[in-house]
Amino acid sequence: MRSGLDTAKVIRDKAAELFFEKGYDATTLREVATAAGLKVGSLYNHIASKEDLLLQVMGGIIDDLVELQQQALGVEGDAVERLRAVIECHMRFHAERARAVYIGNTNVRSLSEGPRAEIVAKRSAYERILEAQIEAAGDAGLVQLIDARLHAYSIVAQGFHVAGWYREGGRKSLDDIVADYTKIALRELKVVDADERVDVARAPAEA
Amino acid sequence: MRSGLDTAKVIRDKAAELFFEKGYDATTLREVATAAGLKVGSLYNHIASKEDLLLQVMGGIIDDLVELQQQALGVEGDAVERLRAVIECHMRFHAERARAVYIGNTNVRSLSEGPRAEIVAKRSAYERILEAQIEAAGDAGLVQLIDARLHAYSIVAQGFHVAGWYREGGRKSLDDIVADYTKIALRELKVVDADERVDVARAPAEA
DNA sequence: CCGGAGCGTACGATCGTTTGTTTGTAAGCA
DNA sequence: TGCTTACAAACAAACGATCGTACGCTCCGG
Repeated sequence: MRSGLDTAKVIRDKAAELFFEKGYDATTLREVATAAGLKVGSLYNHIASKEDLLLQVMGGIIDDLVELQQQALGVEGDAVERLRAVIECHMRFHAERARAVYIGNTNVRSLSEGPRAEIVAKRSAYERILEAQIEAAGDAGLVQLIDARLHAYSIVAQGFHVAGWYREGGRKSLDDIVADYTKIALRELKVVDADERVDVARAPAEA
Repeated sequence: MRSGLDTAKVIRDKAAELFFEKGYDATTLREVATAAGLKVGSLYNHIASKEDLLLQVMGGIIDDLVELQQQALGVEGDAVERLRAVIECHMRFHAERARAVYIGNTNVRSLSEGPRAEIVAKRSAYERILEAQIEAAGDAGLVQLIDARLHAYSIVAQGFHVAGWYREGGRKSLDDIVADYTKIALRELKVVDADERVDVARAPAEA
């Protein structure tokens, strides 16, 4: 018999796999149980309900994201440096924790009113901060904005998308992907010397 | 009693609404029936199965997209002109037919093996063509690529995303959104005079 | 020997789908 | 025009399957 904590972790992991591959609605608790080496009834020694399991799998991922964004906002430098940090943080998070992010983004609809509203609110607050940083860089005259909200959407979209396809051990390393996407984002904002800013950030000891 | 064709259309429309709002898996045929002013059994006078209804709603949308892409490939001009046309076509399609595209993208997983494989294949062929156009422009030295595939992903991602939020009568007109996103995409490719190229394309009779 | 953990079984609900029947409407014929 | 026939379409009802969940029993480790 496994220890209770181990079993709970196995359940979460297997559930995450299944939720990622088939979606929450299409995943059966019996499938989760089988994958975890259990019978369906035994799951209830570790979870309160199916929705509770989904929440465990999402596991405050949005809170982690918001927290990292706050850290990124604290970097030294001008508005563009700050924006670059926020974007890099955004892309890195969405690649590094792709599976959980993907599950979170695609299955919010399946949550009941309370938790859903909470998550949606946090996510839109996160996006508003990104947009505000973009606008700040625009106001400072350091970037040439087309439309702040659309730029924010564009960057958010790339995060969502990368969470859908990124896997460890793929064609490019995580660092390369993050660096490339950050370049891409800064290019669309027409930052002066956008590419160089990224390269400098990657090799700060070069000089 | 309505005519058969009208009823079939009402069913498709209401199903599209529900699939868009709640997702295919979470939508009940009884809900569809109620929304269409029918009882659940009556649906089967017009559909073969629930999956068949989903396929009707998706309705060859990927074929339409591929066809429009082919048209865009036929424009006069250099590799960048062609690329610009492909991108604009991409964004316009994803905004104009947002609901159907969104349903198609989020519910492929719920299809059975055959139709799913077909749609996935078409979609990835579509993406490969976009990527090829990007690479062609790069080879011609007209754009400065970071990574052709990532650029393609980036543009695809923006299409998916816009399909999730665009509604008629929003803050910006469809034409503005398309134009802005096209500018954004060309900027990330570092096209020479990217913004001007878009503006010229919007007002070709200016000269 | 006590309690946590797994198992077997079953529950009520709800799903997609099928069936037998009724009903509205349009065409064919007197 | 009136009556009949035919058929598409809507209905009520029920089907088997499957879902999430609950419960009581068994077993093993500390």
